[in-house]
Amino acid sequence: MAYSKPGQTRNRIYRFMRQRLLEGDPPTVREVQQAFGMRAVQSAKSHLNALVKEGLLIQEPGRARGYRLPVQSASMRLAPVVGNVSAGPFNLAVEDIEGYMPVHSRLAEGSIFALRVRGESMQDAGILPGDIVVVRRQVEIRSGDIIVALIDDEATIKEYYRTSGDVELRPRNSEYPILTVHPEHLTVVGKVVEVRRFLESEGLLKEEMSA
Amino acid sequence: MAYSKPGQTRNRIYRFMRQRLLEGDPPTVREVQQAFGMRAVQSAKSHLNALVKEGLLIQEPGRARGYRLPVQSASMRLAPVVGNVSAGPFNLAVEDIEGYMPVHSRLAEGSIFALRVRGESMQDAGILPGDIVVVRRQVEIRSGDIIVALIDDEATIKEYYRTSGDVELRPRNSEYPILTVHPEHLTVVGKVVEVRRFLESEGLLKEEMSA
DNA sequence: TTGTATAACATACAAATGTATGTTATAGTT
DNA sequence: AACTATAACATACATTTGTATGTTATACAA
Repeated sequence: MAYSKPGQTRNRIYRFMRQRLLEGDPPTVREVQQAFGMRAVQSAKSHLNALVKEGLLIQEPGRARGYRLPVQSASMRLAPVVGNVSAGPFNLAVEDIEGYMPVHSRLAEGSIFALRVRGESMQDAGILPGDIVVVRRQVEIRSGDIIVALIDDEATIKEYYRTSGDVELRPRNSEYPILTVHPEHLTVVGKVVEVRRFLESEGLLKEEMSA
Repeated sequence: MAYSKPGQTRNRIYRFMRQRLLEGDPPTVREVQQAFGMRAVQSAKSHLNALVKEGLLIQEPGRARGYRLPVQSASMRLAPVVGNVSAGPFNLAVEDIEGYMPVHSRLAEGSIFALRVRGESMQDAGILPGDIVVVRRQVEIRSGDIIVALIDDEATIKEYYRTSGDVELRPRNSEYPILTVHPEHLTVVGKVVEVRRFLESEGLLKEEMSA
């Protein structure tokens, strides 16, 4: 391979790696070598070593195809979309998964999932039936947050308000009543961090789960 | 490992594979083996062979971590997010790009971008100020579609209705008037195919453009 | 009970892959 | 021209990983 200006090939290799890793197809060292027409494995390997040293890549040594993007660079992640939250707070029924949806990875730090909205109780907050809310679990809840709670084994979306001793779950629709519950009787699944609505392509999220 | 009912372990392995592959971290046969506590590599291998035979997985033989999901529907793409559509229909000002947002690739076929919503004219359709709408351009518009149109060099979101000879742009807010325009004087930028709202993490879309 | 398909095991080997060492060539600088 | 850091090469080897063969155990149905 022709000798390039210092840093130039390295930059191209970085973009190559980024592309492949975002596609979910981590390359081997030799695949990098061939992609750039190098005649020695070590040519690719040293560039990869350097990229790891610069912090642009993460490596699990010894592992085949062991290069990864550092968390910030991995701009997106796939969150499972579920129709309902049936079980307890720590074991979301994996069987209910309708599909997967890309979300920002920074938003997806920690456990995250997406839930299809039922009912019109939050319509004044612009959350309509059929919408999909992205929910982050194990997060601190404050008054005014829109949360997903488990009431009678059914997932409900409401605005959370802490009063003295009790918790108020307020709908955003004057047709619906405000619920007052004791904190011990309330299972907060997580906080709504994003709302999405698809206006066409009905079955977009339906990846066949079959089997 | 204890003997399970036929198909049961296979199903669990499929979900395991799916999870790992969507995370962009394809496992080795031995990783599957260990994840299920099997004492022989071949136990995992035969299940994987079967899954390939059933068409639930795709394999590139001989390749390390060579299993893939057959439908590439899970693939995603990054759409540019702009604050406003300033120029004509064919040259969206690239300079206005605030960041990038992951969208489904099937949804992103053709030219696509995302626009930050201003004004409350569509609030009854659950589209609020600050929301982000994903817009597909060069697409057929039908009555009832929510579109982005250019009026006085300003992007506006309205419901599109074709009447005899004219076009009505209807807001979804009784405080706003219905606009009636001649088709020749109307620049339809595209059709809104998705609505998103971020409830926290303000500067979420700012991904470094670099390299 | 018997038979059969499937599940799981044990072992071995070939191929893919990661990694180390030493050498040569080029770019950039002085 | 000389020097230095980097790029690229050649080769070798250890480890990981894929794959094949044969055997034993269990689930399920007739």
